[in-house]
Amino acid sequence: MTPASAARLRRRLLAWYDGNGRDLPWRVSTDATPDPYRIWISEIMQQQTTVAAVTPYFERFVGRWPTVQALAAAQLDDVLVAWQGLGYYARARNFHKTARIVATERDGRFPDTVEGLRELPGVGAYTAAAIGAIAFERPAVAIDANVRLVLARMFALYGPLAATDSRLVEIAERFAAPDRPGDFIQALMELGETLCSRRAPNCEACPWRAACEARRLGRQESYRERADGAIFFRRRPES
DNA sequence: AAGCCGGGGGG
DNA sequence: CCCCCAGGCTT
Repeated sequence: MTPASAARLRRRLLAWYDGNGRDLPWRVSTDATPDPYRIWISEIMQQQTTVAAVTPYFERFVGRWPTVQALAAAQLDDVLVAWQGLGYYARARNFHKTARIVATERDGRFPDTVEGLRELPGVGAYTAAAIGAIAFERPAVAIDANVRLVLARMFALYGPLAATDSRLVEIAERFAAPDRPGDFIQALMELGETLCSRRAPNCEACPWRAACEARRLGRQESYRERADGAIFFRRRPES
């Protein structure tokens, strides 16, 4: 993929997102400045958790603790109770720990680089890239299960997951650009969630269909990741 | 590299 | 009813 074609795909995806992006509570219009605190909360909550499940918790948390200082001042037990039902309670502990670190050691400011964010408890490679891009416009591409699937299809990546992962990072880096990185990663995830689904992708509505290798190969119907780590596409069933 | 952690929604 | 998810941490 040449830089020019990567740029073209970027623009096409962003245009699609501008017209089709959902109005989620933690999203802001392009002319407003995102609040890193709200972005951080939304990304931690969305780890392995669906948007539908997260939304009411997000509203409740930012209503009760509007700032990172307020959250840092809360008792851990109160945070754990408020977290009840979201699962993965280690997230809640790291969440509270990070609030205290940011409030007391960083004067309430989140790190504004991907590397800095990565140091926070509960913030791994994905979340650091996502917050960096969305809250601070860092040209990072966060790779989650959704993005992994979209890119695996786009470039027809086969073989062991460990091998394809390095390929994914390489491909993702070619898409990294200073032009709206936060919108770009959200658009990529939204594409995976709404169109490029595992079982029944809606290729007709996809802004990337013309360049999609899996579609060209007729293997867009489904995608599986085997227990042994191999990724393969299953051919469209003959009807 | 593998196991573990929760819960809900979609197929 | 099974599968899988806007992952990260520990071993």
